[in-house]
Amino acid sequence: MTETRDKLIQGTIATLRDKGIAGTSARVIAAAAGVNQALVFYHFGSVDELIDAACREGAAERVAVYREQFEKVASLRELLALGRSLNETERAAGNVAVLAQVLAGAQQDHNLAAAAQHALALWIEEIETALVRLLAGNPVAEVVDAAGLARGIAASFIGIELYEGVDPDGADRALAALETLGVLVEVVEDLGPVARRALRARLRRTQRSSKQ
Amino acid sequence: MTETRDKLIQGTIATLRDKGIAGTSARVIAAAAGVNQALVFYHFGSVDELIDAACREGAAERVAVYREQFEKVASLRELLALGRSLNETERAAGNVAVLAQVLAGAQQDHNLAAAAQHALALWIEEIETALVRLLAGNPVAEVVDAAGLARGIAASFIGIELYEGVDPDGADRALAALETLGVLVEVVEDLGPVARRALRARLRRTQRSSKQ
DNA sequence: GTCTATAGAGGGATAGAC
DNA sequence: GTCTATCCCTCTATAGAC
Repeated sequence: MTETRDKLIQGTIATLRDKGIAGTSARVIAAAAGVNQALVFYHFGSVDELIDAACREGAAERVAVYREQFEKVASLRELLALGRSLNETERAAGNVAVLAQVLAGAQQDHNLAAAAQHALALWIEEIETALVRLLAGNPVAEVVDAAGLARGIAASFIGIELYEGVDPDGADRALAALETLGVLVEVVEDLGPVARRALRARLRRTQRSSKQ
Repeated sequence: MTETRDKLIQGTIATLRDKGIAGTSARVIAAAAGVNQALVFYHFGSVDELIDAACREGAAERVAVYREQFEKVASLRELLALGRSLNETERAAGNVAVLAQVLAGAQQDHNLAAAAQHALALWIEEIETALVRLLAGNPVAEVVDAAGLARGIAASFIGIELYEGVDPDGADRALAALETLGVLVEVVEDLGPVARRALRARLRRTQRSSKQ
Protein backbone atom coordinates (compact mmCIF):
# COMPACT_ATOMS: atom_id res chain seq x y z
CA MET A 1 0.00 0.00 0.00
CA THR A 2 1.25 3.43 -0.94
CA GLU A 3 -0.08 4.90 2.31
CA THR A 4 2.28 2.81 4.45
CA ARG A 5 5.16 3.68 2.16
CA ASP A 6 4.41 7.34 2.66
CA LYS A 7 4.09 7.01 6.43
CA LEU A 8 7.52 5.39 6.51
CA ILE A 9 9.07 8.19 4.44
CA GLN A 10 7.60 10.84 6.75
CA GLY A 11 8.60 8.82 9.82
CA THR A 12 12.16 8.65 8.52
CA ILE A 13 12.36 12.40 8.02
CA ALA A 14 11.01 13.02 11.52
CA THR A 15 13.44 10.50 13.03
CA LEU A 16 16.51 11.88 11.25
CA ARG A 17 15.50 15.37 12.36
CA ASP A 18 14.82 14.47 15.99
CA LYS A 19 17.30 11.66 16.72
CA GLY A 20 20.05 12.15 14.16
CA ILE A 21 21.68 9.60 11.89
CA ALA A 22 23.09 7.73 14.90
CA GLY A 23 19.63 7.31 16.44
CA THR A 24 17.80 6.30 13.28
CA SER A 25 16.83 2.60 13.21
CA ALA A 26 14.05 0.50 11.69
CA ARG A 27 12.33 0.18 15.07
CA VAL A 28 12.44 3.93 15.81
CA ILE A 29 11.29 4.87 12.30
CA ALA A 30 8.41 2.38 12.45
CA ALA A 31 7.32 3.78 15.82
CA ALA A 32 7.39 7.34 14.46
CA ALA A 33 5.42 6.22 11.40
CA GLY A 34 2.96 4.19 13.47
CA VAL A 35 3.48 1.01 11.48
CA ASN A 36 5.02 -2.40 12.07
CA GLN A 37 8.78 -2.65 12.04
CA ALA A 38 8.90 -5.51 9.53
CA LEU A 39 7.27 -3.27 6.91
CA VAL A 40 10.47 -1.25 6.60
CA PHE A 41 12.10 -4.32 5.04
CA TYR A 42 9.04 -5.38 3.06
CA HIS A 43 8.71 -1.98 1.35
CA PHE A 44 12.30 -0.80 1.15
CA GLY A 45 14.56 -3.82 1.63
CA SER A 46 16.80 -2.16 4.23
CA VAL A 47 17.01 0.88 6.49
CA ASP A 48 19.62 2.47 4.23
CA GLU A 49 17.37 2.23 1.21
CA LEU A 50 14.53 3.82 3.19
CA ILE A 51 16.76 6.72 4.24
CA ASP A 52 17.85 7.05 0.63
CA ALA A 53 14.25 7.29 -0.57
CA ALA A 54 13.25 9.71 2.20
CA CYS A 55 16.19 11.97 1.42
CA ARG A 56 15.47 12.12 -2.31
CA GLU A 57 11.71 12.49 -2.04
CA GLY A 58 11.94 15.02 0.78
CA ALA A 59 14.31 17.27 -1.17
CA ALA A 60 12.35 16.97 -4.41
CA GLU A 61 9.16 17.99 -2.62
CA ARG A 62 10.73 21.02 -0.92
CA VAL A 63 12.65 22.26 -3.96
CA ALA A 64 9.43 22.18 -5.97
CA VAL A 65 7.86 24.51 -3.41
CA TYR A 66 10.59 27.10 -3.95
CA ARG A 67 11.18 26.80 -7.71
CA GLU A 68 8.73 29.60 -8.51
CA GLN A 69 10.32 31.92 -5.96
CA PHE A 70 13.81 31.25 -7.33
CA GLU A 71 12.58 32.17 -10.79
CA LYS A 72 11.08 35.46 -9.59
CA VAL A 73 14.25 36.71 -7.86
CA ALA A 74 15.46 39.87 -9.61
CA SER A 75 18.67 40.79 -7.76
CA LEU A 76 21.43 39.26 -5.74
CA ARG A 77 20.02 41.04 -2.69
CA GLU A 78 16.69 39.31 -3.25
CA LEU A 79 18.44 35.96 -3.66
CA LEU A 80 20.14 36.44 -0.30
CA ALA A 81 16.81 37.37 1.27
CA LEU A 82 15.18 34.29 -0.24
CA GLY A 83 18.06 32.15 1.04
CA ARG A 84 17.56 33.48 4.53
CA SER A 85 13.79 33.00 4.66
CA LEU A 86 14.13 29.61 2.97
CA ASN A 87 16.69 28.56 5.53
CA GLU A 88 14.44 29.66 8.38
CA THR A 89 11.40 27.80 7.05
CA GLU A 90 13.28 24.64 6.12
CA ARG A 91 15.20 24.67 9.34
CA ALA A 92 11.97 24.87 11.31
CA ALA A 93 10.57 21.96 9.29
CA GLY A 94 13.78 20.02 9.89
CA ASN A 95 14.67 19.55 6.24
CA VAL A 96 18.11 21.13 6.50
CA ALA A 97 18.80 18.95 9.53
CA VAL A 98 17.85 15.83 7.57
CA LEU A 99 20.25 16.79 4.79
CA ALA A 100 23.02 17.45 7.31
CA GLN A 101 22.50 14.11 9.07
CA VAL A 102 22.40 12.14 5.84
CA LEU A 103 25.50 13.99 4.67
CA ALA A 104 27.27 13.04 7.90
CA GLY A 105 26.30 9.40 7.40
CA ALA A 106 27.25 9.61 3.73
CA GLN A 107 30.95 9.92 4.57
CA GLN A 108 31.08 6.18 5.27
CA ASP A 109 28.24 4.80 3.20
CA HIS A 110 28.17 4.81 -0.59
CA ASN A 111 24.41 4.48 -0.83
CA LEU A 112 23.79 7.42 1.47
CA ALA A 113 26.42 9.40 -0.43
CA ALA A 114 24.53 8.94 -3.68
CA ALA A 115 21.27 9.96 -2.00
CA ALA A 116 22.80 13.04 -0.37
CA GLN A 117 24.44 14.14 -3.60
CA HIS A 118 21.19 13.73 -5.49
CA ALA A 119 19.19 15.70 -2.92
CA LEU A 120 21.77 18.49 -2.71
CA ALA A 121 22.02 18.65 -6.50
CA LEU A 122 18.36 19.68 -6.63
CA TRP A 123 19.01 22.70 -4.39
CA ILE A 124 22.32 23.53 -6.07
CA GLU A 125 20.71 23.60 -9.48
CA GLU A 126 18.19 26.22 -8.35
CA ILE A 127 20.90 28.38 -6.78
CA GLU A 128 23.20 28.05 -9.77
CA THR A 129 20.50 28.95 -12.30
CA ALA A 130 19.60 32.05 -10.30
CA LEU A 131 23.27 33.03 -9.87
CA VAL A 132 24.05 32.76 -13.58
CA ARG A 133 21.05 34.92 -14.39
CA LEU A 134 21.77 37.54 -11.72
CA LEU A 135 25.50 37.78 -12.28
CA ALA A 136 25.13 38.43 -16.02
CA GLY A 137 26.94 41.67 -16.75
CA ASN A 138 28.52 41.83 -13.29
CA PRO A 139 32.34 42.02 -13.32
CA VAL A 140 32.39 39.27 -10.72
CA ALA A 141 30.83 36.86 -13.22
CA GLU A 142 33.98 37.01 -15.33
CA VAL A 143 36.16 35.66 -12.56
CA VAL A 144 33.95 33.47 -10.39
CA ASP A 145 32.77 29.94 -11.16
CA ALA A 146 28.98 30.07 -10.72
CA ALA A 147 28.73 26.29 -10.31
CA GLY A 148 31.39 26.37 -7.59
CA LEU A 149 29.76 29.32 -5.87
CA ALA A 150 26.36 27.57 -5.87
CA ARG A 151 27.96 24.50 -4.26
CA GLY A 152 29.76 26.69 -1.75
CA ILE A 153 26.53 28.43 -0.76
CA ALA A 154 24.65 25.14 -0.34
CA ALA A 155 27.47 23.60 1.70
CA SER A 156 27.73 26.71 3.87
CA PHE A 157 24.02 26.52 4.72
CA ILE A 158 24.55 22.91 5.84
CA GLY A 159 27.54 23.90 7.95
CA ILE A 160 25.69 26.79 9.57
CA GLU A 161 22.70 24.53 10.25
CA LEU A 162 24.99 22.18 12.19
CA TYR A 163 26.62 25.10 13.96
CA GLU A 164 23.20 26.40 14.94
CA GLY A 165 22.75 23.24 17.03
CA VAL A 166 25.64 24.23 19.30
CA ASP A 167 25.47 28.06 19.16
CA PRO A 168 22.15 29.46 17.84
CA ASP A 169 23.13 33.08 18.40
CA GLY A 170 26.51 32.63 16.70
CA ALA A 171 24.84 30.97 13.72
CA ASP A 172 22.52 33.95 13.25
CA ARG A 173 25.47 36.29 13.28
CA ALA A 174 27.29 34.04 10.82
CA LEU A 175 24.38 34.19 8.38
CA ALA A 176 24.14 37.96 8.69
CA ALA A 177 27.88 38.40 8.11
CA LEU A 178 27.92 36.20 5.01
CA GLU A 179 24.92 38.11 3.72
CA THR A 180 26.83 41.37 4.11
CA LEU A 181 29.70 39.79 2.16
CA GLY A 182 27.30 38.91 -0.65
CA VAL A 183 26.36 42.57 -0.88
CA LEU A 184 29.97 43.28 -1.92
CA VAL A 185 29.19 41.65 -5.25
CA GLU A 186 26.54 44.29 -5.83
CA VAL A 187 28.88 47.07 -4.79
CA VAL A 188 31.36 45.90 -7.40
CA GLU A 189 28.55 46.02 -9.94
CA ASP A 190 27.65 49.58 -8.91
CA LEU A 191 31.23 50.67 -9.45
CA GLY A 192 31.35 49.26 -12.98
CA PRO A 193 34.59 49.61 -14.99
CA VAL A 194 36.60 50.94 -12.03
CA ALA A 195 35.85 47.86 -9.98
CA ARG A 196 36.36 45.58 -12.94
CA ARG A 197 39.93 46.82 -13.35
CA ALA A 198 40.70 46.57 -9.62
CA LEU A 199 39.18 43.10 -9.45
CA ARG A 200 41.24 41.82 -12.35
CA ALA A 201 44.44 43.23 -10.90
CA ARG A 202 43.72 41.65 -7.52
CA LEU A 203 42.90 38.28 -8.99
CA ARG A 204 46.06 38.21 -11.08
CA ARG A 205 48.06 38.74 -7.91
CA THR A 206 46.09 36.10 -5.99
CA GLN A 207 46.43 33.50 -8.70
CA ARG A 208 50.15 34.10 -9.02
CA SER A 209 50.76 33.74 -5.30
CA SER A 210 48.66 30.59 -4.91
CA LYS A 211 50.11 28.79 -7.93
CA GLN A 212 53.53 28.31 -6.42
CA MET B 1 48.15 4.90 32.90
CA THR B 2 48.39 7.97 30.70
CA GLU B 3 49.53 5.86 27.74
CA THR B 4 46.22 3.97 27.56
CA ARG B 5 44.32 7.21 27.92
CA ASP B 6 46.19 8.62 24.96
CA LYS B 7 45.69 5.52 22.84
CA LEU B 8 41.96 5.79 23.47
CA ILE B 9 41.90 9.45 22.45
CA GLN B 10 43.77 8.69 19.23
CA GLY B 11 41.60 5.63 18.60
CA THR B 12 38.49 7.77 19.00
CA ILE B 13 39.72 10.33 16.47
CA ALA B 14 40.55 7.57 13.98
CA THR B 15 37.18 5.91 14.51
CA LEU B 16 35.15 9.10 14.12
CA ARG B 17 37.10 9.86 10.95
CA ASP B 18 36.77 6.39 9.41
CA LYS B 19 33.37 5.16 10.63
CA GLY B 20 31.46 8.33 11.46
CA ILE B 21 29.46 9.16 14.55
CA ALA B 22 26.97 6.35 13.81
CA GLY B 23 29.76 3.76 13.71
CA THR B 24 31.63 4.94 16.79
CA SER B 25 31.24 2.59 19.78
CA ALA B 26 33.33 1.55 22.77
CA ARG B 27 34.22 -1.75 21.10
CA VAL B 28 35.29 -0.19 17.81
CA ILE B 29 37.31 2.54 19.53
CA ALA B 30 39.05 -0.01 21.76
CA ALA B 31 39.93 -2.13 18.73
CA ALA B 32 41.38 0.90 16.93
CA ALA B 33 43.33 1.85 20.05
CA GLY B 34 44.50 -1.72 20.63
CA VAL B 35 43.24 -1.83 24.20
CA ASN B 36 40.54 -3.63 26.13
CA GLN B 37 36.98 -2.38 25.71
CA ALA B 38 36.32 -2.07 29.44
CA LEU B 39 39.09 0.53 29.71
CA VAL B 40 36.90 3.05 27.91
CA PHE B 41 34.64 3.09 30.95
CA TYR B 42 37.42 2.87 33.49
CA HIS B 43 39.21 5.92 32.10
CA PHE B 44 36.37 8.05 30.77
CA GLY B 45 33.14 6.79 32.36
CA SER B 46 31.18 6.61 29.09
CA VAL B 47 31.65 6.69 25.33
CA ASP B 48 30.22 10.21 25.16
CA GLU B 49 32.73 11.52 27.64
CA LEU B 50 35.55 9.90 25.65
CA ILE B 51 34.33 11.54 22.43
CA ASP B 52 34.08 14.81 24.34
CA ALA B 53 37.68 14.54 25.52
CA ALA B 54 38.98 13.48 22.08
CA CYS B 55 37.19 16.37 20.41
CA ARG B 56 38.56 18.98 22.81
CA GLU B 57 42.10 17.64 22.99
CA GLY B 58 42.29 17.03 19.25
CA ALA B 59 41.22 20.59 18.44
CA ALA B 60 43.51 22.16 21.07
CA GLU B 61 46.48 20.24 19.70
CA ARG B 62 45.82 21.23 16.08
CA VAL B 63 45.02 24.87 16.78
CA ALA B 64 48.30 25.20 18.67
CA VAL B 65 50.14 24.01 15.55
CA TYR B 66 48.62 26.84 13.50
CA ARG B 67 48.62 29.68 16.00
CA GLU B 68 51.98 30.96 14.87
CA GLN B 69 50.92 30.92 11.23
CA PHE B 70 47.72 32.79 12.01
CA GLU B 71 49.76 35.47 13.74
CA LYS B 72 52.09 35.88 10.76
CA VAL B 73 49.35 36.39 8.19
CA ALA B 74 49.65 39.90 6.73
CA SER B 75 46.74 40.18 4.32
CA LEU B 76 43.29 38.78 3.70
CA ARG B 77 44.69 36.99 0.67
CA GLU B 78 47.23 35.25 2.88
CA LEU B 79 44.51 34.33 5.36
CA LEU B 80 42.53 32.70 2.57
CA ALA B 81 45.65 30.84 1.43
CA LEU B 82 46.31 29.66 4.98
CA GLY B 83 42.69 28.56 5.26
CA ARG B 84 43.00 26.51 2.12
CA SER B 85 46.29 24.80 3.03
CA LEU B 86 45.07 24.28 6.60
CA ASN B 87 41.88 22.71 5.31
CA GLU B 88 43.85 20.38 3.03
CA THR B 89 46.20 19.25 5.80
CA GLU B 90 43.52 18.87 8.44
CA ARG B 91 41.20 17.15 6.04
CA ALA B 92 43.89 14.62 5.19
CA ALA B 93 44.50 14.03 8.90
CA GLY B 94 40.75 13.65 9.43
CA ASN B 95 40.42 16.45 11.96
CA VAL B 96 37.77 18.35 10.01
CA ALA B 97 35.84 15.12 9.60
CA VAL B 98 35.94 14.53 13.35
CA LEU B 99 34.55 17.99 14.01
CA ALA B 100 31.82 17.45 11.41
CA GLN B 101 30.80 14.09 12.86
CA VAL B 102 30.76 15.38 16.44
CA LEU B 103 28.74 18.38 15.28
CA ALA B 104 26.23 16.04 13.62
CA GLY B 105 25.93 14.04 16.82
CA ALA B 106 25.75 17.24 18.86
CA GLN B 107 22.30 18.09 17.46
CA GLN B 108 20.75 15.51 19.79
CA ASP B 109 23.26 15.29 22.62
CA HIS B 110 23.96 18.12 25.05
CA ASN B 111 27.35 16.78 26.10
CA LEU B 112 28.57 16.48 22.52
CA ALA B 113 27.17 19.94 21.81
CA ALA B 114 29.33 21.43 24.54
CA ALA B 115 32.39 19.60 23.26
CA ALA B 116 31.79 20.65 19.66
CA GLN B 117 31.21 24.26 20.64
CA HIS B 118 34.39 24.30 22.69
CA ALA B 119 36.49 22.77 19.90
CA LEU B 120 35.06 25.08 17.26
CA ALA B 121 35.54 28.09 19.51
CA LEU B 122 39.28 27.47 19.45
CA TRP B 123 39.38 27.71 15.65
CA ILE B 124 36.92 30.60 15.55
CA GLU B 125 39.01 32.62 17.95
CA GLU B 126 42.06 32.34 15.70
CA ILE B 127 40.08 33.31 12.62
CA GLU B 128 38.36 36.19 14.40
CA THR B 129 41.60 37.62 15.78
CA ALA B 130 43.19 37.53 12.34
CA LEU B 131 40.10 39.08 10.72
CA VAL B 132 39.93 41.97 13.16
CA ARG B 133 43.60 42.72 12.56
CA LEU B 134 43.42 42.44 8.76
CA LEU B 135 40.16 44.31 8.30
CA ALA B 136 41.38 47.33 10.27
CA GLY B 137 41.02 50.34 8.01
CA ASN B 138 39.04 48.40 5.41
CA PRO B 139 35.63 49.90 4.62
CA VAL B 140 34.13 46.44 5.01
CA ALA B 141 35.11 46.40 8.68
CA GLU B 142 32.65 49.21 9.36
CA VAL B 143 29.69 47.18 8.21
CA VAL B 144 30.55 43.55 8.86
CA ASP B 145 30.49 41.72 12.20
CA ALA B 146 33.93 40.10 12.49
CA ALA B 147 32.74 37.60 15.09
CA GLY B 148 29.86 36.57 12.85
CA LEU B 149 32.12 36.33 9.82
CA ALA B 150 34.60 34.13 11.70
CA ARG B 151 31.77 31.80 12.68
CA GLY B 152 30.46 31.76 9.14
CA ILE B 153 33.89 30.85 7.77
CA ALA B 154 34.36 28.03 10.27
CA ALA B 155 30.87 26.64 9.65
CA SER B 156 31.36 26.85 5.90
CA PHE B 157 34.55 24.79 6.12
CA ILE B 158 32.59 22.12 8.02
CA GLY B 159 29.83 22.15 5.41
CA ILE B 160 32.28 21.89 2.53
CA GLU B 161 34.11 19.05 4.30
CA LEU B 162 30.85 17.11 4.44
CA TYR B 163 30.07 17.99 0.84
CA GLU B 164 33.52 16.75 -0.18
CA GLY B 165 32.46 13.27 0.92
CA VAL B 166 29.76 13.15 -1.75
CA ASP B 167 31.30 15.33 -4.50
CA PRO B 168 35.07 15.93 -4.15
CA ASP B 169 35.37 17.87 -7.39
CA GLY B 170 32.41 20.10 -6.55
CA ALA B 171 33.86 20.80 -3.10
CA ASP B 172 37.14 21.99 -4.65
CA ARG B 173 35.24 24.33 -6.91
CA ALA B 174 33.20 25.57 -3.97
CA LEU B 175 36.34 26.44 -2.01
CA ALA B 176 37.86 28.21 -5.00
CA ALA B 177 34.69 30.23 -5.60
CA LEU B 178 34.40 31.34 -1.98
CA GLU B 179 38.06 32.30 -2.05
CA THR B 180 37.41 34.50 -5.07
CA LEU B 181 34.55 36.10 -3.16
CA GLY B 182 36.92 36.87 -0.29
CA VAL B 183 39.13 38.74 -2.70
CA LEU B 184 36.27 41.20 -3.20
CA VAL B 185 36.97 42.52 0.28
CA GLU B 186 40.46 43.47 -0.85
CA VAL B 187 39.13 45.07 -4.01
CA VAL B 188 36.90 47.28 -1.90
CA GLU B 189 39.95 48.22 0.13
CA ASP B 190 41.87 49.12 -3.05
CA LEU B 191 39.09 51.42 -4.13
CA GLY B 192 39.10 53.34 -0.85
CA PRO B 193 36.59 56.15 -0.36
CA VAL B 194 34.72 55.42 -3.60
CA ALA B 195 33.95 51.91 -2.47
CA ARG B 196 33.14 53.07 1.03
CA ARG B 197 30.42 55.33 -0.26
CA ALA B 198 29.00 52.67 -2.59
CA LEU B 199 29.08 50.07 0.16
CA ARG B 200 27.24 52.27 2.63
CA ALA B 201 24.58 53.13 0.08
CA ARG B 202 24.06 49.47 -0.77
CA LEU B 203 23.85 48.37 2.82
CA ARG B 204 21.30 51.02 3.68
CA ARG B 205 19.12 49.68 0.88
CA THR B 206 19.61 46.06 1.97
CA GLN B 207 18.81 46.75 5.59
CA ARG B 208 15.69 48.67 4.68
CA SER B 209 14.36 45.89 2.45
CA SER B 210 15.10 43.10 4.92
CA LYS B 211 13.54 44.85 7.91
CA GLN B 212 10.02 44.60 6.63
C1' DG C 1 45.15 -0.69 35.76
C1' DT C 2 43.88 -4.40 33.07
C1' DC C 3 41.48 -8.44 32.02
C1' DT C 4 37.21 -11.88 31.26
C1' DA C 5 32.59 -12.64 31.50
C1' DT C 6 28.15 -11.29 31.37
C1' DA C 7 23.72 -8.74 32.02
C1' DG C 8 20.28 -6.38 29.59
C1' DA C 9 18.85 -3.41 25.93
C1' DG C 10 18.39 -2.58 21.21
C1' DG C 11 19.81 -3.40 16.47
C1' DG C 12 18.87 -5.68 11.29
C1' DA C 13 16.65 -8.95 9.09
C1' DT C 14 13.72 -13.14 8.11
C1' DA C 15 10.08 -16.99 8.49
C1' DG C 16 5.68 -17.96 8.44
C1' DA C 17 0.74 -17.23 10.00
C1' DC C 18 -3.08 -14.54 8.52
C1' DG D 1 0.28 -6.29 2.85
C1' DT D 2 0.50 -6.83 7.52
C1' DC D 3 1.37 -9.12 11.63
C1' DT D 4 4.03 -11.97 15.50
C1' DA D 5 7.87 -14.26 16.83
C1' DT D 6 12.42 -15.06 16.61
C1' DC D 7 17.53 -15.44 15.33
C1' DC D 8 21.76 -13.57 15.95
C1' DC D 9 24.39 -9.65 16.27
C1' DT D 10 26.31 -5.38 18.57
C1' DC D 11 25.78 -2.10 22.01
C1' DT D 12 26.75 0.10 26.95
C1' DA D 13 28.04 -0.77 31.27
C1' DT D 14 29.35 -3.40 35.33
C1' DA D 15 31.15 -7.18 38.50
C1' DG D 16 34.83 -9.38 39.92
C1' DA D 17 39.35 -11.98 39.13
C1' DC D 18 44.12 -10.83 38.65
